[in-house]
Amino acid sequence: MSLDDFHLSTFLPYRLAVLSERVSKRLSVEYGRTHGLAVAEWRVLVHLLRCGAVSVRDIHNCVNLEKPRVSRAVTRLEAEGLVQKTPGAHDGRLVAISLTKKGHAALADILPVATRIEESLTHAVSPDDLKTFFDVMEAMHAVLDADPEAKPRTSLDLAQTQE
Amino acid sequence: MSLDDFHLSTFLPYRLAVLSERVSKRLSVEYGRTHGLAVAEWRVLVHLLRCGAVSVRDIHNCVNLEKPRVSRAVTRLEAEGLVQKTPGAHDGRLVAISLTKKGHAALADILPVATRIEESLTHAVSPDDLKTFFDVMEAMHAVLDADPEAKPRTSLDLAQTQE
DNA sequence: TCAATATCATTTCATTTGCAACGATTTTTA
DNA sequence: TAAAAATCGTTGCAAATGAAATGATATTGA
Repeated sequence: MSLDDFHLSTFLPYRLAVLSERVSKRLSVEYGRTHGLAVAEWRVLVHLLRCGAVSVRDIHNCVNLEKPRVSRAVTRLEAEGLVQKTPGAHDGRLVAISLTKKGHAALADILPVATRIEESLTHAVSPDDLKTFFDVMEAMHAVLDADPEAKPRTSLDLAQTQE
Repeated sequence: MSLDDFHLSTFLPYRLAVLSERVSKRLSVEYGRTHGLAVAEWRVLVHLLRCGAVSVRDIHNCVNLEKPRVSRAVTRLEAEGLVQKTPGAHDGRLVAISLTKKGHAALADILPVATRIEESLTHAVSPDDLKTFFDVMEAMHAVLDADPEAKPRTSLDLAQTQE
């Protein structure tokens, strides 16, 4: 292929990055405006909703955030009163992080909005095409899973594929 | 929908972010190792290959990078000798940025590797499914185009859709 | 039992990032 | 033509980020 035939705007990694960033930013407008949440905080809250009281390490392993980023997100969320930290019962190193009532209420506020935005995107195409879309994403993940240079998937993202 | 039915791992914005980041990181391994390039520098180089001598503003408008980030990427690339800055001929405010021989050579090195990685991903699915995949991405962009809260697309990414 | 190793959450530090402000130049308008 | 407004690239600054180090606690193995 000649060098000059290369188009950035048709390059898969670039296209993925552009769409992903655009979607994320659109979403941030909502939960930033309503509750002052950043992406990391949003992910932590949602994970807690499903998994109850968990450690920083567990969140890190599940939602694709580096450990320090999780730790800082939890600190901010605790300061806002949306989560609480309890010293580990059996293991003094662990911290059990869980939603407070206020955190639960915040999620009840934001989740419908987030879901509505997601649906505005998914409803723009047919169910068949949407399924193909996710299948393709999964196929690309599978390629990376087999690539020793690629970062491994989190346990939770892997579990997702086995439904 | 009950709150507890919400799965982060099936949430479209999250899935996009995870795949995009994974692909970008895989790519960074290559052009980081071979030429010490970051994503912004990579995008600038590739844009210059297509568009010759252009301004910072033009790059900013084309490759989805904030203006200061472009400016800093260009500074680094110039220090490495991969691009050159020429004072604008007709407009003293403008700077004409273009590839040097060394920059061209670096691209000749990296582009085949980047293309190979891209193909390892796209070849994992049928051409039909891949077309559907990109059609769905475009449909989602179209939704955001109609959303006043969303950030507009760059001119180049828009032009891409009209082929 | 107790020293060596491993694990957990946090913090430190250097770097990156984006917003806003800036000086310099050009264009517009009165 | 002269002043006002707009545009260009860069820089200041505060916040975010990731890698590595740290202190604290658990676990392992001699």
